[in-house]
Amino acid sequence: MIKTASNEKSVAVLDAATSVFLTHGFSAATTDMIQREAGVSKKTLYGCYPSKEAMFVAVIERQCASMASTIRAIQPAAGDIAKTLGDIGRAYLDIVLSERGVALFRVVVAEAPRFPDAGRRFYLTGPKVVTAMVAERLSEASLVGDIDIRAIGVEAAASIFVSLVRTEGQLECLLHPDARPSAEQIDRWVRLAVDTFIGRFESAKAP
Amino acid sequence: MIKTASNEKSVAVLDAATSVFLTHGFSAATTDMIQREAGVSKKTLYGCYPSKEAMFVAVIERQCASMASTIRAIQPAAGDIAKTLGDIGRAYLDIVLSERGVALFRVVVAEAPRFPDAGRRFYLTGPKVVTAMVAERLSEASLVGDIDIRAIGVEAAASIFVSLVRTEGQLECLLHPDARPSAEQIDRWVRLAVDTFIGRFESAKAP
DNA sequence: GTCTATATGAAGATAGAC
DNA sequence: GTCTATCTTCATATAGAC
Repeated sequence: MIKTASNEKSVAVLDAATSVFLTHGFSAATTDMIQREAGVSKKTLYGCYPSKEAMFVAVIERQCASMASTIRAIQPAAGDIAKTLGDIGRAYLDIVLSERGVALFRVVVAEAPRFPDAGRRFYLTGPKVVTAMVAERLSEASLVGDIDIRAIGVEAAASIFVSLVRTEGQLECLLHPDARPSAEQIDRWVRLAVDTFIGRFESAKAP
Repeated sequence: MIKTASNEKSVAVLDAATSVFLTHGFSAATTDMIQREAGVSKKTLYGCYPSKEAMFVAVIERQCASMASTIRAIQPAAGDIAKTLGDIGRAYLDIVLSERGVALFRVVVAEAPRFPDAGRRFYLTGPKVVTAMVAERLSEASLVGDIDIRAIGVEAAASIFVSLVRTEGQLECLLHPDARPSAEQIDRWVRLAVDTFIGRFESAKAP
């Protein structure tokens, strides 16, 4: 009853396309590489997707969706806001700095002029999702009085925290593709971000 | 006495290569585009550079050098540390978010796996230079007692400020290639970064 | 699944212009 | 003679036919 025939094949094609595009980028990738890696014929390949462009779009969409659901699955342990931010930050940075995460960012950024939808999609399903998540926790902490972010608002504060967590590590991974950061290094980045953020916005409460 | 003949031609070639590579990236760019845009023959083109790769490297090197000297030319007005940071941040963000700056970052990040030297060079001549510049000012301000960064050190503090200034705007420009930020938007980002940084590290001085 | 038509790129060679 | 324009070669790409 299935029309597009053999679902397994189309999964193999999408997996292969993902691997090839994330490794070589759009222009340097060839449909032959994808075909060979998927172990299918050209007919099958072009039966799944009408063009190289369509394959690329499908790859980006799936990666973004996967990233979004991974982010949404983050379950910060209960505790004070510093601990919560640390949990979220650590989980997010692990995703961003993973080989997959770095490669995806590279390709999306490189091809954003040609595939603007890919850029938008990435923004909405990545940074935006985690920022919303942080904003929610900041909102709670603000109500309880643990932090005071009235000066700039919840959204801006969340954005600042996410930026603090991501930036330095991501920049180094993007520009030094040979060196991968250690777990300790990632921890240091997260702690520095949390300390900076909390140091700025903690409430001045007299005991 | 000049061996490579006609300096003007080689400048035209490098200019053309810059325009083509920054617009299309490495793989999608063709030597024919460069040749046509420079108005020279293939022989001239390959007389200047032995290969497409060499042209790319030359383009990146020159852009990085240009960026570095632009950054080094920043002259922050005298005043308190908040004003100084605002001046540096504003000038740096103007460079980073310029069409050239965004395009260069895009290409360097995309090609860093294939041209790791380009990534290293960019890091050293861009973020590193401005961070050193900020560190110097922070050091002075710290000695005078305007700020207290003893908890994390000058380098880390400078890195945090530079990250705060750059991140959000750069992310949006990279992922939304159609929308260019207004001068007011850039000002808002800079002010937010300065306020956050100062709010965190200002000295608690009793009057 | 193999095989091929068409097209385009990189690089070099040949021959013409000043 | 130095520089330029055009043509050729070789490789590889997409797309589709068998």
